[in-house]
Amino acid sequence: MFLEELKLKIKASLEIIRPFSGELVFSYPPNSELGDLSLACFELAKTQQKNPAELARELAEKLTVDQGLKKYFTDIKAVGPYLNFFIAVAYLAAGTIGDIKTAGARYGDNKKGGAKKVMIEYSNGNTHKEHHIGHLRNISYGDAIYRLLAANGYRAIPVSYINDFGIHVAKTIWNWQRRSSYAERPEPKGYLLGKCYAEASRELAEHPEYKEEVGRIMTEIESRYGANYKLWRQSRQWSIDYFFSIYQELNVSFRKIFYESELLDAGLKLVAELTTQGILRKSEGALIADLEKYGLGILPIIRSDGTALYPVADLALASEKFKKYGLDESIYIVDVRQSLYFKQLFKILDLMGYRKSLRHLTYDFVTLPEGMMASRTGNVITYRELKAKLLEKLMTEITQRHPDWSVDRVTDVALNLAISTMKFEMLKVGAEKIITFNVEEALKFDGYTACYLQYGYVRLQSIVRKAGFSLFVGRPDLSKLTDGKEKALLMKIARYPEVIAQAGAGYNPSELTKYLFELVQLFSDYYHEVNILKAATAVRRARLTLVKAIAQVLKNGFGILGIKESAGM
RNA sequence: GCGCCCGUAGCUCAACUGGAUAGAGUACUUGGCUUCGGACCAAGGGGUUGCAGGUUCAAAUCCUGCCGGGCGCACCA
Repeated sequence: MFLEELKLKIKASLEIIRPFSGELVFSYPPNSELGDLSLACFELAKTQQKNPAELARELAEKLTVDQGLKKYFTDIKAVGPYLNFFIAVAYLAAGTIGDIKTAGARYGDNKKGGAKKVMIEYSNGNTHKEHHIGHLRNISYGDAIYRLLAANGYRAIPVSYINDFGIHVAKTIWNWQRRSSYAERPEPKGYLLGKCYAEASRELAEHPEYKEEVGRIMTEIESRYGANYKLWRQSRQWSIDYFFSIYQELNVSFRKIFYESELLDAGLKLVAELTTQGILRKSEGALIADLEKYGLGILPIIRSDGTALYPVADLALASEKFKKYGLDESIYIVDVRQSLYFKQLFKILDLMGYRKSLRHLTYDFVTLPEGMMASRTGNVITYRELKAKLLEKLMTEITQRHPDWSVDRVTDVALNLAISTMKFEMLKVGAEKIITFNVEEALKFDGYTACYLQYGYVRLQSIVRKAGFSLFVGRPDLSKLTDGKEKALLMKIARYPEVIAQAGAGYNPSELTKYLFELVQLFSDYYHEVNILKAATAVRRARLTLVKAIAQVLKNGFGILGIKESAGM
């Protein structure tokens, strides 16, 4: 890509002037008056035993007269210990816009991943439970990581693991049968199961005397025979159908979905082997993995009553993943609160001989201003409720702006904006930050929001639409881009590939959301100051080319965040 | 008790992983529709980066010790 090549050219020239070893670390000056590209001379000065500022001055002098660099830079000067480069606008424009034109939707992609096969497991839901905004964070983050790794040249495989077989299932079925009202309500059954489960947990906490009944239901389901087993199969499917409707709405898809119920038998076999190998042992009636000597405490595997705990299926899942898919790496995207569990799980897998690369990517939870979400207290916001609130607000807003639009059109745009907003809110802060989700704030669409970005995109498109096709015939004269804001925009889109690489290396989509926001900010400023369509023909053509390039970068960035560009708003 | 995370403007967050004057959004004050879409733009005030030491040319960032908050540590997932 353009900037990469430019850096290589500087490096080549420097090597001739003053041979050095090691990497050159480039950065970008805090403001454009200092330069466009910068090389801090601290490291270089150390190896040469020189004063950094002095070295910078000396190098600036020599590089300025370097014939190889002359056409790329209008100026090279030392500012204190920094060696600053001013890139020639015409060259910057031709290089960057050329890159974007040839790469198109793939602009920004790189091959850093070396085609390594990485499986990314996320959205590990429980059937029969509510789908709340915590799950939304997991899905948004997982999907963005998947797309980010794919853009960085990994063969990324998104998968999900659904827990359809725990005690929560029995609780739900118990309550479903005693409250016939659930079966009669109009909402999706999968959604109602969640409500039914929440109610069941509350009630069982207050009335422990029902626990035996629930236990009986669990045993019956496990025996895979009888009315409760039948209801399990049926309700499990309701939940799964509901999950899929959410996945479809959020435009995420999985190559494979694993189910706990299908992994249990294989897991039990593995556990038996591990016990003979001495990796697991009995203690206080339960079967445990004693990991004290690794500083990882104890992980119970099988309850004293003989029933399986969570790790049983997880062990089977891990081994199946590696056996069937020949992975180079396996990534789990799960709430940070399970980090100890994953350390324990990975240690057992290590003892089993799976010396493959296992990685637990964490993110912190989503809470509410009123405090921690808990089904028990009813203090939760489900995905469905949040979506409804956003939709309602957006529908009134859009209808007001476009009284002439059909209801269908309004609904389409509103739904896409609602989904963009939900994802963007989940991705714009670092994964290690707790999100205190304020619904009122989320309903505002000003500032650092998905709507702001979408609005910028819509305006870009609007300009292109009004320009018509004729303006794009022939080669634009990019030397007409002389405005300082145009140069700033060109620099910004030139840096997009670096952002993708950096966000990918750090598993950090928020670097991308921030970048896209800044790009739209720059454009909005430019848009207000400079007229594009009314400019003289040659200038207009150059500016339109820039506009199209910006739109392409925005669209590519949206794609990685799992956001679909708005068709209007 | 042990381990992990967080603490930066009133609030929500950044700071390219040790570099230039710590930046955005929001809220507040003010200005801008004869303008390619005002969900917009411009300007202003707002900081002892929780506290105290240390490491070095350079610390919000690294080390040590405190303070405050959160989470996790045997039959939940």
